[in-house]
Amino acid sequence: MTIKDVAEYSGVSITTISRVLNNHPDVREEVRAKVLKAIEELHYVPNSSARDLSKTQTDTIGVVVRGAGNPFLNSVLRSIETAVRKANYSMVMCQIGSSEDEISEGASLVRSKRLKGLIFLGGRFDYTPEQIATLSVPFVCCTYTNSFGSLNRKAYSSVYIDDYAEAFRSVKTLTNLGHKKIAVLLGTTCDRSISELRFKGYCDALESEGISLDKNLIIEAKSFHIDDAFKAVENFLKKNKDFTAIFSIADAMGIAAIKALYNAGLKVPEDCSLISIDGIEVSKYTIPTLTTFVQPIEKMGRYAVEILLDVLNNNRGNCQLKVETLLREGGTLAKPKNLIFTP
Amino acid sequence: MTIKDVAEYSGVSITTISRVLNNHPDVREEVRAKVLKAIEELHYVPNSSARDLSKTQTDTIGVVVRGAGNPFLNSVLRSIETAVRKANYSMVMCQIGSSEDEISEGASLVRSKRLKGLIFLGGRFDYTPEQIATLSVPFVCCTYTNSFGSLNRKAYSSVYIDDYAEAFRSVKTLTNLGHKKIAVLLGTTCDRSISELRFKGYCDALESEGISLDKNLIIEAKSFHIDDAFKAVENFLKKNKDFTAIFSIADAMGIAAIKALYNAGLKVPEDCSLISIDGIEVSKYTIPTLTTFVQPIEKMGRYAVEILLDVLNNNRGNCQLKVETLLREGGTLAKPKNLIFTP
DNA sequence: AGAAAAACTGAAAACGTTTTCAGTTTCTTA
DNA sequence: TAAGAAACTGAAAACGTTTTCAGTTTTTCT
Repeated sequence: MTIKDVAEYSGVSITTISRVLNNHPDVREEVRAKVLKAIEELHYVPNSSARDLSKTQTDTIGVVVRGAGNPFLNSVLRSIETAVRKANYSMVMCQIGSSEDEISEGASLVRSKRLKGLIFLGGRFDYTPEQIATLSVPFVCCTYTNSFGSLNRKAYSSVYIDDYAEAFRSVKTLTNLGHKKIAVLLGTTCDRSISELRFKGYCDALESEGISLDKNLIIEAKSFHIDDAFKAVENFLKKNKDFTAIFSIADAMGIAAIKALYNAGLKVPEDCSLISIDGIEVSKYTIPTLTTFVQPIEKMGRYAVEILLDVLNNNRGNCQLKVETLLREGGTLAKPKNLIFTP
Repeated sequence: MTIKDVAEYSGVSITTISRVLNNHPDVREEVRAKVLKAIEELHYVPNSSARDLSKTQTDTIGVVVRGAGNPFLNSVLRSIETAVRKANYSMVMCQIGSSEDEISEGASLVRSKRLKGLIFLGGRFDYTPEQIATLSVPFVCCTYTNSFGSLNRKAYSSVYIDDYAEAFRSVKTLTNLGHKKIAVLLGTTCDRSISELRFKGYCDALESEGISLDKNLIIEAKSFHIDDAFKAVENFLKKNKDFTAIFSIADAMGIAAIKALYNAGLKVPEDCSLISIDGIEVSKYTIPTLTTFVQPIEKMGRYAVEILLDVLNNNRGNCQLKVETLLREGGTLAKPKNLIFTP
């Protein structure tokens, strides 16, 4: 069942069928109706491979996601998929690990699948203009961060939160309660993670309170994965008890921290306060409920798609959209009390 | 950059390039090496639209997933994507809600995207042979269950656990500890969920112990979503205190249950034991750690893809693969003690 | 009524592969 | 060493669309 069959059936040329299919204006109403009827009667569905080949582009956008295991990213990914399908596009996704980089994976995806656009999700976007230029299609970063000294944000489209400011704010929430000895739980920075900016926010917040950075209070997990975070906190607790709060840069890590603290006999929030950033669903159900700055997950995915389609269809220039988090108060914050354990 | 450029560059015909690309045997080693080198040097990537058009089929498989929000399904989905990409196929995903059915969504996906095969993930597969026949491509159910009285499992390929037996076993674990008053936490059955078979396993396990079914101990959540599960347990606890254990049919719901019990002042496992099925990552970090029958998540996704590709490429017939869960002992099991609260 | 403009239509050439089939080499074997 | 077989190669036809360009109608205007 091809366009040719429809053409014969309805007595016009395949060109006309194609025009009807693509809503070209140059078709008489009468003919259009006849063709539509034929399409209906024959249950004709266009062959998208042929269409794509002919157009030298597909109606597909790619999503390159770093660290897809993270529940936060997973939720964003789902909202992206929903938005993409609603716009009659389709989505291919490509999970990458720490050894790959988003530009080259994205570029090869674009080439092989003839994608129309790309969304980068998760990780850190710190490529040079030259690297970016190897991407031949528009793209949007729906991602945690870019890093200091790298490409200016204006050079590409993005949906993002101000990692630095959000981290600063988180730590301030702790210092406002009187905390001075605040540990930070990071995914290691060497895997292109978001840690750098949030860490800087942490440092500066401390500094603004006249607290000097204590290297012993940096908990660096091997990755963002909950298991690694748990191990990191567990090891940290073996050596260090001189702190009253932890700032976790992601909910999944915060959940691991609660457990590790519990296992070590430390009560949250009495012995240790905890705050983090993300707002994944399950963090509403920890004991106590995780206090966290919630990112507008659904919105972020949807906006990323909207921006991309806008650039694609209306030839818009780059667009940067900063979104804000919202504090979800749980039960992991308290004023510091005298430390039970002293070094 | 097309196959033609590669042909010119390496001084052979496009036919030969195509043969190298497709691993045809009829190419001299020497020539093959030369072509490969040219491909490498030119950074040539085949145009998949053209390839698909020529082959009259795409190298794409579709995944129709019901209830993608569930962390368990999400993990399976990721392992499917990984396996699909490793096999040089690509994947399009289609999330469906309670109002859509998998067959018709799948069928329209196949038609419009020229898919080669389909995987159904999550939900319950209970279609008639007539409905199945509307699907023109092979498919695999990587899904919780099919239901009683519906199509026989032999009629299609699947990767599955024996929901009935696993539920039976879970409840037996509780009765072996001495529990008699065991509640069950279900997602409502009216949304094509997995509840039916697991519920039957629960009922029969009780019966085998001479315990009669107490309708008051059925906690039916509006959906599998953690929020709905939480509300359901919360409501349940307001009315009912006469039980010593809960069997939750999914980890996400179990996590909600822990929190609801905690909020109600009930200790797990002292006041209420809890067991569930799934083995999602975060359930290792609840307090106490959730005791659960872990499904081989990565394996299930990978096998689903392998089976599908096997059917596709080797014209194999249907294949049913039953996998087993493995108990992960956490801290949510204890012998029943005298009830603190009596009705 | 005739000419110019507008509206519509179709033939044919792309798009970049795979595959068929007919050839050309190179190897075996008697 | 000739002949037949095996191994390799390439020209050309498909795959099903979109798009360009050259018509052909129909409308509009004087």
